[in-house]
Amino acid sequence: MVAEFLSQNGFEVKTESDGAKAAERLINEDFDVAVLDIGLPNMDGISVCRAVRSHFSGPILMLTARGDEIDEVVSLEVGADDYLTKPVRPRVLLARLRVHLRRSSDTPSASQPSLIEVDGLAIDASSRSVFLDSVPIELTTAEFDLLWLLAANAGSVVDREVIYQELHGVRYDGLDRSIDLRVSRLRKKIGDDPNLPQRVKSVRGVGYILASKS
Amino acid sequence: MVAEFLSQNGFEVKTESDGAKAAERLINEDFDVAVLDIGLPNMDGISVCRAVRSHFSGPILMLTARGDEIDEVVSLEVGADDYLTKPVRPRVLLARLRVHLRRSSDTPSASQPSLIEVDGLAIDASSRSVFLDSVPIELTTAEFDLLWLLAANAGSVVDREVIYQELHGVRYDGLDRSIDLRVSRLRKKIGDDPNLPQRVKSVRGVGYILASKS
DNA sequence: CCGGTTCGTTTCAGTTTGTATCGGTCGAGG
DNA sequence: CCTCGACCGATACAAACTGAAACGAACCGG
Repeated sequence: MVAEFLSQNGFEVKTESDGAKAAERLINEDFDVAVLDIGLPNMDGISVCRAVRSHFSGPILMLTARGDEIDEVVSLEVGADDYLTKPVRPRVLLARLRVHLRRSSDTPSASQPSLIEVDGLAIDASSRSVFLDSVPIELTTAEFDLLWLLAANAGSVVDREVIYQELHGVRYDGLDRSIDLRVSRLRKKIGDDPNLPQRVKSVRGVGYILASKS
Repeated sequence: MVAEFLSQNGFEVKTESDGAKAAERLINEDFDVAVLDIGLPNMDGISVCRAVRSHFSGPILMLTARGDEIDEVVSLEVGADDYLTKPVRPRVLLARLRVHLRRSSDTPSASQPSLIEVDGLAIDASSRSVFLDSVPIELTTAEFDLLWLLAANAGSVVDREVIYQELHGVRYDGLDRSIDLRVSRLRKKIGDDPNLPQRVKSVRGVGYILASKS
């Protein structure tokens, strides 16, 4: 759940349920930040933290179900940078992650890029602007959000349920047509003929895909 | 009580019960770390934090009685480094202080800059002045505060609720229009066409974003 | 106190977005 | 090759949201 939320907010997330493996990957791969659950199997979060602290320079956040003061003090003493008790409130986690990333370096490099380019269609999240062959296209909020979602998954089909969940934040009830409508309006603005769409293609019974020639 | 405990643990502590005076002393005297209570008289902790953040580079910890999620998110967004809810457990406070002091001594540079530049728009917090392509722009207090908040989060959407909480100090009631009005006035002054805004863009149903090229 | 500036509230108009609905298209099974 | 039902596109309309003018309260320097 945490992973999914962070993904939706522009982080590139990798998960690992085994503590020892997590430690190994933290040391060998190149992460910007670590979020550790204290109650991991095989090797608990505190041990992982102690093991990697001298090899991993980014911020380490600890999560726990127990609101245990001892855990918190111990976590911080073995080198963690922050400590949150479950249930984790997503916005709080996000705010704290940003604080630590800002502090630890001014270049949060490896997160999701804010610019995606697909076959002459450039989409910039940080300015919420879109260019089609260098010509600016004015999209509304809803249209942009849809396009960004499709672009982030360009070349692979995005399930209708996923689109609905991402754009509305709730589960798809099975008979809503608002997605189709957004697609319709988006196509019109990016000059895609609905009868023979070259960019936003429908996949009958599944969802939509932003075509990328590759 | 907090002061006494920290004194016993090797810190040299100075206290101030008046918020405005605290801000003044933080800027003029030379502290290593600040612990702010959100419920201070005269000037609340969040205001103090915002006021001093560009002049004080050490860690800032916020304390509050209410376990309010909004307070926490806002605290972190105005530049605080940590947030603890009362009753404060002394050992936890101590552990967190040490973490932050260790971090801040590692990176003597890190802190929010007093000057933010976004695509030809330069905003200087210390003199509260704004330049658009080197041409000075006269903004009122309210307009400047809004712009600074957006600029500090340039490239990412700032939630309406966060803006309201930050600018008014109270929770958003859901139907206030003063934010829209400020945005409207700000746009006019920085020469942003409201029908086709290139800098301050609305994100319908969410809030506003200051576009940053990337 | 006075005039001017700033800022929030009210209000209305314009835009955006979802819902309802109708017509067209696709494709499996005969 | 035909039929039927499921699915998709798009128009029309209504609800929700935003922009900003008008007004007045609060503030500020003198």
